[in-house]
Amino acid sequence: MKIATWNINGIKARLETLQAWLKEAEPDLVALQEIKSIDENFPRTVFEDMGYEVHTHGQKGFNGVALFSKTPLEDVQRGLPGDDSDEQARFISALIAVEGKMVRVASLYLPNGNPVDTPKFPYKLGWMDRLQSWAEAQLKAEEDFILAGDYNVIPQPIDCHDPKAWEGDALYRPETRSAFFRLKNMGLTDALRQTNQDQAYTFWDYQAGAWQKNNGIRIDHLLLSPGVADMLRRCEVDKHVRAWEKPSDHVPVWIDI
DNA sequence: ATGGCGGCTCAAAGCCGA
Repeated sequence: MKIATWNINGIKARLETLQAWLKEAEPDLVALQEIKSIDENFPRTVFEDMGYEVHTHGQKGFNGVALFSKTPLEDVQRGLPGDDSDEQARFISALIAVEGKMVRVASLYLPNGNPVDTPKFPYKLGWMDRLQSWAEAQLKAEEDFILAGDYNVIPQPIDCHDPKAWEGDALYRPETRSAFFRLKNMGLTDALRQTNQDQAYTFWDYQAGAWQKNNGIRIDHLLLSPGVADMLRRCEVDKHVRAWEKPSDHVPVWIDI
């Protein structure tokens, strides 16, 4: 089973690109981020016609996440628990059968957190605390899971072109990275890093020729619970998609389990 | 990378992302 994550940076702007990639990659399940659409306006029939179940958790203008699946999803849950006042659409999860075993798959869009001297940075760290609690509850309940999405976290120096340039940035701050490793060190597997020790970026800024200079960062991740990690065969980054017409600034990352 | 691009919005200039 092929499960992918992709920050598409707007469903309206990426309608053709997303269809082209789905035809080429043929994933069984896709976790999307930054759909930038309310649920009512999401072009669901385009993807239903391609054989996908479509579940969205959107909001106007910004953020928004979705799950597409070729096999039926159960118990779709919207929003990350732990703060009823949080109105940003950044988390959706559902159960999917993988070789007869039920696994909860989540599409997450972790807050950017910049600038760090504004409420945005504590909001990011608070969100990461809530994600930690979510994962702890999952492990306690012995429900296997896949946390797929745009984490806005550069885990290690190898995950960016110039670590010095990222010092102080919310994506690379010590608090951010330690929160990421606190999550991972509960026993989760970083699918890409587990299967590939080389540098592999998932995002290149639109500005300053970042793509041409290969000035990228790895911020899109799939974290796997132990039962899913046991099934991991491959993890790849579809880097070539960044060179397409009208690309997102992120590229798809996928696992084969 | 103190933001040069791109996408969004009560539709023009301003906000947001990373």
